[in-house]
Amino acid sequence: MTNIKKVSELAGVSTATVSRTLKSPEQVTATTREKVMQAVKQAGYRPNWLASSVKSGKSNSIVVLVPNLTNPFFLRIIGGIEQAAQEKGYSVLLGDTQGDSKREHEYAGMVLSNRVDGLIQLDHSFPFAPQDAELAENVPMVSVCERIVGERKYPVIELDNYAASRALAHHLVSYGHRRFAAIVGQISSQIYRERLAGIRSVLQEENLPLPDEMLAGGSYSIEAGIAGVQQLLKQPIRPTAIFCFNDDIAIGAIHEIKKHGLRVPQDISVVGFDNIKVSAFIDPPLTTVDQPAYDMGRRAFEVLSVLMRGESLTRIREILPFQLVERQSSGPVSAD
Amino acid sequence: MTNIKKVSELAGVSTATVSRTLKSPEQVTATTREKVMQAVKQAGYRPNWLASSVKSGKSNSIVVLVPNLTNPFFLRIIGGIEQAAQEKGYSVLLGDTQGDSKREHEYAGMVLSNRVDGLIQLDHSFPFAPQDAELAENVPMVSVCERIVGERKYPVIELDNYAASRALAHHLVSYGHRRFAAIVGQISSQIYRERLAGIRSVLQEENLPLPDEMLAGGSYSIEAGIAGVQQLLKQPIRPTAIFCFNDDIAIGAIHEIKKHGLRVPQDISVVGFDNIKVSAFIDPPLTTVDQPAYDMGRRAFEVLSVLMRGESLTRIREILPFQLVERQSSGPVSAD
DNA sequence: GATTTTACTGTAATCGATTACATTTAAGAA
DNA sequence: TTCTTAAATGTAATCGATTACAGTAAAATC
Repeated sequence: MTNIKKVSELAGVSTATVSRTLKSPEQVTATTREKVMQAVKQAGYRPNWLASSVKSGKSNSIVVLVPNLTNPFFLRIIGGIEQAAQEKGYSVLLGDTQGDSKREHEYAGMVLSNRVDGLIQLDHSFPFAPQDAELAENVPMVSVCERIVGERKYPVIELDNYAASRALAHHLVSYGHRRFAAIVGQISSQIYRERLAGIRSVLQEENLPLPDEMLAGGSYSIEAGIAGVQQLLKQPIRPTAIFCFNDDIAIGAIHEIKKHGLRVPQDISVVGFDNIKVSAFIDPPLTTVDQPAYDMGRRAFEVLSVLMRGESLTRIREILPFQLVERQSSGPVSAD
Repeated sequence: MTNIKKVSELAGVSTATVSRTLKSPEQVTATTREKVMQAVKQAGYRPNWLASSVKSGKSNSIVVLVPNLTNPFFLRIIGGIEQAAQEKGYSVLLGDTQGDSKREHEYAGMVLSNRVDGLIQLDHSFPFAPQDAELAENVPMVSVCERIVGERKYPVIELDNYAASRALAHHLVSYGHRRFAAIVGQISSQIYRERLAGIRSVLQEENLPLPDEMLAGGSYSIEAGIAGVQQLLKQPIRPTAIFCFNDDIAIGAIHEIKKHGLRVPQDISVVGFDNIKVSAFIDPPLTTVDQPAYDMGRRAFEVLSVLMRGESLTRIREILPFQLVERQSSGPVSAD
């Protein structure tokens, strides 16, 4: 390994001069600069990043905790984080937790041992182990989409899930639907409660029911959509519109509805949530709520970056705009 | 920041003893161990990862270069890498290059400056900047799916793309198709050549043509699939079967074919490549080649891990098995 | 030409943990 | 009890870069 000492010897100067030549060349005479650069090139020298980092105490890295790497929606968020991080010279460590708290604790621990400077949580759980909770008090941490549970409030970049769900509900109600169902996602999350509350509020205003037997699901997956439809279609009365709590669920739902010989949207309208790329290209194209995932990721890093600098935030909660994307998976209730 | 010195003072021992207590407790008396652990807990001490790493010269991290984070196929690979890495105590840094060589150089540089110990390339380009090429000679680097161009041969985990394409071609030929088209991916890659060669070899054996005007595409995206179909359908003679070089392209192609009022597979059969999750749930479900993406990721890390230990490999090329997945997007050529 | 100021470079301390080597303490043998 | 040996602990060097401080040389001022 070529280190700074070797270069300094080669150039016939001190290590300090080598370091200065590379970090603040204006402090060094043109001639010595020349000599040093020559030696650097000759030795093939690259400053050891680890060494610089111990000195500065900063790793210029962050870790992103993802419950599920296969969800394309998370990917867009991560893409935004990555882009913003890269622009500020940070690197992004990937923490695929698979919803396993042990793995979450492990990844979150990185911020306590200076392996990373900050943490972005895409799940809703408090990621630190109970015994680390106290240490984690003032750690730079922000969440995206989900709010982190617990007394301490951490910054969050989110969507107005309540309003977005209301928009979806209004959309379906305006088509004349009266028999609704929902295939929900992970029940422990804030998102679940807000989206359901949004739907419920509109239906209540319209005096429309959403009985318990019209609720299915429990995870954000294609499989949940399939199982959800199977369960719903066993009921004596068939819904004419199904709220799916994300696009993956909706894709599974549409697939299964067609498999039962029913048509979307003529027999059952389906709406999703997230607007993942493929949603526009399935048959029928999916009506959904567009979340600005990429921007949410970018913004999350920017907020985290403020915290990592030790500054404080003016706002602890940022709400980004959604957009209702009307496509062909939803339509008027059929004549029968 | 609580460091080892503070803990040693608190426990009334030397820093060496604290370090030993944590790294090799058997070297320490039960009573001192007790004292030290007490102090560790009281101080909320966590060893500074950066400091340990400078000493050991190892960062226990790797970087994965991804040309395109939004491709779900890459995600599965990354998931496999991540899992294997985590099991061995490594962390995974994400390098979203977007095909931009400047970003690639930057991320690849991490391995030269000890920021990471190894590199996994998911693209086919040699990721180092020209001036770094010499330094990069003996760097631990492996590629997945694609082979890295250049004289120096780096280990690669791949599929027998030639054979897989032949399987797809046989599948379509056996259905009686005679007018073929292909919507290809990135033309500069090895994969492109191998897949095309596989298809061509079968068609030649059957004395079937694949004229230049029946080739479209140029990137691995849904949009390329759409544009490809538009281009192909402008030709005087319509193909009855289209090879799409990945599932994203196929999804776009099917979407566009239907938009033209044609049916899949009755009018045109479509086959993909990769078997991403959603391919099984679109309409019609896609015939494709399943790549064991997750295992490829795992294996890539394992191979890299050998290189990072400084050992040498018995095989420089590993070929994992593919599987032809026959679904409903392909079928017999229609009667007309 | 003498003196002050400025610019450049070198010496050595520092970041925080690890570990070779030295030293002390305890255990075991005679 | 005394001596030998093994175990436990401490001291200080080390990893590689950065930087406060000191020192030297050159430029500017009178």
